[in-house]
Amino acid sequence: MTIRQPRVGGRARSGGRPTLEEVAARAGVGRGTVSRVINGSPRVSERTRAAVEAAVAELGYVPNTAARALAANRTDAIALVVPEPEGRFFAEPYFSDIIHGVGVALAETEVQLLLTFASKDRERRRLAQYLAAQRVDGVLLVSVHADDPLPDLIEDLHIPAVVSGRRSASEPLASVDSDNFEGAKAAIGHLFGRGRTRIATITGRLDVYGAQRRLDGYRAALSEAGLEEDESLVEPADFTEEGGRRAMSELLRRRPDLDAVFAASDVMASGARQILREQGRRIPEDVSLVGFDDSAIARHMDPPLTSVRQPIEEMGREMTRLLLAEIASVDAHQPRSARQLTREQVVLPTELVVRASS
Amino acid sequence: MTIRQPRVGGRARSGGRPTLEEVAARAGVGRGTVSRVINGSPRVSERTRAAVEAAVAELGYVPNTAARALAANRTDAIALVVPEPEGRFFAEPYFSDIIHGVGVALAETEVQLLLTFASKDRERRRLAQYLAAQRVDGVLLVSVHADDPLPDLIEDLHIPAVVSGRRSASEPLASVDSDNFEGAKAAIGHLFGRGRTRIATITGRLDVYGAQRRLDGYRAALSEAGLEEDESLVEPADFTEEGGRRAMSELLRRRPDLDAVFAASDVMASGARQILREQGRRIPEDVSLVGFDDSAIARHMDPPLTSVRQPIEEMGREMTRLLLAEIASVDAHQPRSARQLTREQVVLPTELVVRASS
DNA sequence: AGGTACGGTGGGAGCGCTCCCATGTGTGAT
DNA sequence: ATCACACATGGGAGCGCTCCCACCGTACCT
Repeated sequence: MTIRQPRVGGRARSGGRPTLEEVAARAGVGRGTVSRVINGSPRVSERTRAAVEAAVAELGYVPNTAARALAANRTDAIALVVPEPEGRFFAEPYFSDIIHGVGVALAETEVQLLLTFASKDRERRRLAQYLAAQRVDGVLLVSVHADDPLPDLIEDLHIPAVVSGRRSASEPLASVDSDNFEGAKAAIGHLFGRGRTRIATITGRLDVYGAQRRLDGYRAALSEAGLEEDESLVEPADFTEEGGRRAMSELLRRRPDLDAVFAASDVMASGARQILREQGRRIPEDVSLVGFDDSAIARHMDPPLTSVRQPIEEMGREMTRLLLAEIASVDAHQPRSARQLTREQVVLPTELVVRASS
Repeated sequence: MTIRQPRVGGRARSGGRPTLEEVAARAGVGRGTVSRVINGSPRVSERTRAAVEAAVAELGYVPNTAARALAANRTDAIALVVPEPEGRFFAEPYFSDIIHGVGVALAETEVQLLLTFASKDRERRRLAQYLAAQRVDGVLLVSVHADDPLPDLIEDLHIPAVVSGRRSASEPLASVDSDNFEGAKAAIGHLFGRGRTRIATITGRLDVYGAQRRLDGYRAALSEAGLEEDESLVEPADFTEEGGRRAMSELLRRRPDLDAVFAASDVMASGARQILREQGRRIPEDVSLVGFDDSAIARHMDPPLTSVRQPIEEMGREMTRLLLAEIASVDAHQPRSARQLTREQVVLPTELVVRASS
């Protein structure tokens, strides 16, 4: 019979970082007590707490996340799922602003942010597996299309999740969206105020709910003003600059008498501006132009573009808050299938930023 | 004496996800064998491998990351440290392009990306603690200032790390940078080609190494062309639009005869353009303007801005590759202090994108 | 036939934490 | 003084994996 030696030398303590056990020894208490102090449990005497905190400080102790995750069945991390290169997410200014907002909301917590990329359906299914494999406590989804399988997979897995931009009026997941409807109405109202009456619109991809809502807002504003609907003033596009150019050409061909254009994104407005200029229409003298997003492009366009600002950063913050609340409301030890999630819906107001183009 | 019951019901298996043990039972093999298959060890027979893979597929098994991290002392995750809101990192187009590049490089691997935010020195020190606490296998640092304490902390901790943009000619950490020197030279050479001889420059913050190198390139180009150096044509700024305006005003006051301006960033070029226009100088007829970065601003400026393109996305990819190589070269079980890291330096070429402003 | 070598395999130990039960220890009620 | 009960505390068990050692069988040598 051989006496097994403990692993010495072979499997070295990595970097020599202190463990809970060592902190406990140093403070002259048990492991459980240190754990309680670290996790802010009230069931510790003041004396003991102070001793432990001193030991933690002296040793520079930082809990090992992996061990904690394994034992407690939570990761203190959330994932932001980024739909890869296609899609407008990497476009201005959505991406950095959302992340910025998420970062701000997370700053007050110990929660980490994981960025995951997935474009094709296959990848997104694989991703769902990972999400289910206890990698993260919850998921932030941005820029989801109506036919994306991921949200439904997540719904089925009972993973806490929040989407930005609802996919439809009846979004099953928790969501945060800006008020696209009222934003569009405000833009059209502003154009009325400038005396415009033949107002055209270039829409985004109408399978995106937000784009649909902007069109709804446009129509509602016209109808409230008592103007008859005129489909020759509506031209669908796809959120791209090229699409904006194409749509603008088409509108001018059909309705050379138009006196204003509401584009459902700044990028499309930029495309529209190029065509208007080529055809000798002055902005804003001949044609008023209004965009949507209030991106950097709007500020640097010539003339600077009036645009509907979405509170993107605030959306990021709010999404994170909703998600953290959902996570807190579930017990990590109960089976996923038994979880009851809140799935709250939040809509944030937009703001019209008036510049020289209108 | 009481017989302790195993935790049944109380601490439920979360979501009922299968474990290694269950896969092993299903495949009729031992735990170790399944582990070998999962990790692609060659020391498994073909028959056994097939049986295990079948069991994995049937059960939909996904390894638990936390358990793996704990046992293997690696996380299969890297961190991108984002210097918060101040700084030009969140500005166009650096942020999204770098992340995009990182994402591309990571797509072929199982490595996850963690985003960490830290602006103030205090936060950055705290961050170093976390990084050391086995949260990640390596660190990507972007937009570091010369006086940032974080890189040195990381250096001391022997954590694999790569910085974008060297801090000095003798960068101790591995780094990826674009060729700021040659980029600037190319811009000036282009202006010579347009017949310009009184070429001014607006510099970035000169405590940023890249800004210094752009200035060096400007000077080298003039000197090679046999022009005498003229400090009245050099005006320092700070990478902001406001700084660009201020510097441009100052340059025009000092040298009303200038016929070209090389701004060390597009944002500053945008500021300069405003002043040039206010003072009635036509671009490019009276004054040629060249920027740096080739951001979205450059494309949408009026006139579109000639600019030096940095291969930002490629930098992100290259940084990630370097980092993964560094991580692979160290044994996770050896003490940090014993690690020998490569610390390679990579410089990527820039490209001049000529548009109507020059 | 016996020895040696080696590919293939099973499973113990342990990673560092949380959870919870059992055991003190002090307080006030009886 | 005795009992009850709260609060504080210690430490066993276990989370799911990797690492490694011991062991098995077969092939190949002498």
